[in-house]
Amino acid sequence: MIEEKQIQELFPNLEQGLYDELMMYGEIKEYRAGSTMLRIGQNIRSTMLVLEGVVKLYQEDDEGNEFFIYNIQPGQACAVSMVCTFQQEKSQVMARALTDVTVLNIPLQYMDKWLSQYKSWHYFVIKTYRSRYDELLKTVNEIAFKNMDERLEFYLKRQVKQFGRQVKLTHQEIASDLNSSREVISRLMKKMEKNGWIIIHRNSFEWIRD
Amino acid sequence: MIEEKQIQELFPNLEQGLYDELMMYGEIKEYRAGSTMLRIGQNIRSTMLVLEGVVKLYQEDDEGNEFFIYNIQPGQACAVSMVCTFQQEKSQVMARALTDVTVLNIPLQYMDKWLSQYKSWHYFVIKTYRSRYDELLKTVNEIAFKNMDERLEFYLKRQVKQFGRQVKLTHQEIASDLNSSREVISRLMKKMEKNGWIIIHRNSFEWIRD
DNA sequence: AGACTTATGTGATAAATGTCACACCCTCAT
DNA sequence: ATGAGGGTGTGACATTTATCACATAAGTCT
Repeated sequence: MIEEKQIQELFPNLEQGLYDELMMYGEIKEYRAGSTMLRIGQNIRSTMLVLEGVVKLYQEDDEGNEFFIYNIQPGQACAVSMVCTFQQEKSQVMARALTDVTVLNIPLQYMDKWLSQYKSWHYFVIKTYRSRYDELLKTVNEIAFKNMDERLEFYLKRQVKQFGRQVKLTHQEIASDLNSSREVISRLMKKMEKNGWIIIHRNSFEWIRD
Repeated sequence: MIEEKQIQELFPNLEQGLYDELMMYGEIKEYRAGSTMLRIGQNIRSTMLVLEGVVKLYQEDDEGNEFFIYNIQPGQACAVSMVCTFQQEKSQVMARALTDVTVLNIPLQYMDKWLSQYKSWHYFVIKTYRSRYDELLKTVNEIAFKNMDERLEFYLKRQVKQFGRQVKLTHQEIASDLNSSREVISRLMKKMEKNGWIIIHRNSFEWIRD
């Protein structure tokens, strides 16, 4: 069961009345690990606040490659799903539960109501957009200017930051996230291992430098 | 001289009181074509609404390549410059005036005040973030999945949409915007010309297909 | 016109990345 | 234990893009 206290901890600095409304009108929804939470072209009818688990946001091409954009952690919201009421928009991205995930679903009508009623909600929405926009800019910077070895390093570090030294990912999954091929990633990671940055295990790797 | 009427036309659907305040507290600022309007790392102290001219937003790498993100047109605002008061943030991008540009500068304090006071301002800010975020997603899609020929086509079409069939850009500028090299762009454009899509002039090209 | 500057065209070659083929693991189920 | 199925390692080769070198063309200045 989700307690109001948990929500306060995950989403600090909101007004008391807003916490009450979140509890009252937010709908708890659970997703199993691996399930798709948002599809390209899908209409967006509610805002998701992540309470538990990790959500992966990605773009997909024709061949089913899942280009990684960023992960959404507990205490964060999905910017894509934050839309003004009147213009229900369609998603350009996919979202999938990496682990079992619990979200608090906010029906669009409250989204709108709270915007005019709670200043803190307001800031929360804008802050969410801003930080997601910044993440996206970083990604653009990587793919626009850097070679695969640097992009891989950036990507692995990002995973380590979120999941800890031991990260459970196959070379194939990493390749897909970077829209590269398994062989290329295998070779580059082998080199990183030789340089003493990581240890490669089956289905996972371990970051051992700095 | 900028009239209230012009602002109403450029930024429709705002409240009357807000237009008055925009006129009262917004500061008109002019930039010469080619001048830099926003630098990486620069502190953001105000919000820019573009009244006249075109602003180019780009990222820059070590070698001075200016990777094109998108243009900001009259009637649009710079999402990057829209921040909540408390957390003055630093820019990750560069902005330059492509033509002579006139902007309306909103000091951060009003940004904040209007957010709680005018619902329409509120929507405007969120809509700005949303549409810029979507633009950025499109760019990511291009560079993540597509080869240079497709990216070039997408880029050229985007320019044509904004400036009309006749676009004034050198191959070198295009190459820089796509973080490619002049020779590559020259070859690809030559091919497009052979296919009857464009006509290449010195310092410009003309879109002639569809 | 002639000299200069800048833009464009094109071949040859290099570097980065992707693809194919296949070997050699692990791990798990029967 | 053994065979099947994935995950990983690695050479050979293909493709894409970048770089170098240099030719040509178009506009500018005097």
